[in-house]
Amino acid sequence: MSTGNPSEEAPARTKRADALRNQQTLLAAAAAVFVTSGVDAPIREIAARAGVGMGTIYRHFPTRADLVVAVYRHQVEACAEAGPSLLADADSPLAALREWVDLFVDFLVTKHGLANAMQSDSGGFEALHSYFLDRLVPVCAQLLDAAVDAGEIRPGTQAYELMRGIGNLCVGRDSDPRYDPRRLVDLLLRGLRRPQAS
Amino acid sequence: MSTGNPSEEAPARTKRADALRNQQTLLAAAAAVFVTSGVDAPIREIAARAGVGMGTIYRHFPTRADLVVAVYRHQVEACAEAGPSLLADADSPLAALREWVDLFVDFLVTKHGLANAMQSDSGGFEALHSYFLDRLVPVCAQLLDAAVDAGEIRPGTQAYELMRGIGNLCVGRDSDPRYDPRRLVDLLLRGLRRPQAS
DNA sequence: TTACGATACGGAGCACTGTTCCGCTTTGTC
DNA sequence: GACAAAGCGGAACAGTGCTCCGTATCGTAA
Repeated sequence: MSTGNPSEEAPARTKRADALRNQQTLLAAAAAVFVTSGVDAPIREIAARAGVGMGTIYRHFPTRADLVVAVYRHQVEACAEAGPSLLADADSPLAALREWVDLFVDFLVTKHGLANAMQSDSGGFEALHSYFLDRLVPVCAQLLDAAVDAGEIRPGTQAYELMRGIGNLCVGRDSDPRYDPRRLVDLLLRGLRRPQAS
Repeated sequence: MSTGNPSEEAPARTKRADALRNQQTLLAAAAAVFVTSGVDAPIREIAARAGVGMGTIYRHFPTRADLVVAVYRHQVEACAEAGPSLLADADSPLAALREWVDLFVDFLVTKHGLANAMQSDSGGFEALHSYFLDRLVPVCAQLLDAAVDAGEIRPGTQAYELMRGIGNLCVGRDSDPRYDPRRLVDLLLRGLRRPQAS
């Protein structure tokens, strides 16, 4: 599953016009439904919204993860691309890392249940996990390495682990005023810093 | 729901012998099933294991959370009680906090999907969230306050938020060798420490 | 323009799960 | 032993994921 690129402007020659149209309709419908019902909204709901049958969804997006990835691809891409620019523009690598992490957290917390889905170990979301992490971990690693090289943080932390940790901190009941993922992510990043030499 | 105490040695006078027996059988069956299939194992599976009908489960434990709470009550209790003793015995409040958090993390990671369930915002697990947190947050707060008073960590962190953060870090695919919740929890606690004065 | 094969569509149907509800059984008591 | 209350079991209903195949639509070649 999902080695192919089921969405976007594919170089696919052999595709019928109505199929292409449906794919777009589906993407739009899914995006709308995700906002109101979360990323684990019933497939039927998305199908109804798009005015197509369920078979059509499964044909275009074999797993739920494929659909979610297609919907958020642009945003993930943007986040990934922001990494190097932040590194170039920010005052220090650590500052860049912080800003980049902010971007990532913003992305996650504004999507109902996305973080949950990404870390969940069931429900056909495994591919989601893979895609997001494959794309973003290298970017994070670059920022991390730069900060280590600059002596701002201790070495030894793996980008994969950090990303998962941040993702995990974004999981949970939405909008509980007592819980703000950002504060905890900030704590995590503080924990990364090397002890101030006295 | 669940203000009552459906499990354990209740002072209930008016209970039939078979009902009591079933309650124990159910608890044992649930504990066994949770180990192999996680805390969101199908109700039918637990019922079958215990050799009772589904109605019996729902009568004794109206929500899934009630059952989970009943199964783990002792362990949560033990964890809660360990707080004050650690504070009394450890070298410093921060050390006590660390050891206590270790206890809590151990508890969570050894239960398939417990952390997930606890933070999930659906599936009838809300009560679970409440029970665990109601019981443990005060303990955590005590340790936190002591560490603040001792000048070991910065003030301003809420126990509730910290507990949720720790819980969240324990969520996810079990036994991915690249992800160890303990390392991230450690990072979180480091982030708590006040900057070393230079 | 028409005819025809390939492509895509729709949704009925199956499997699985949570949850309720009520006729039947067991228990405790008189 | 008889009877009411307490408890039990599991059929039945509802919501969901996912598959499968008869039918409709598209693109093309005649």
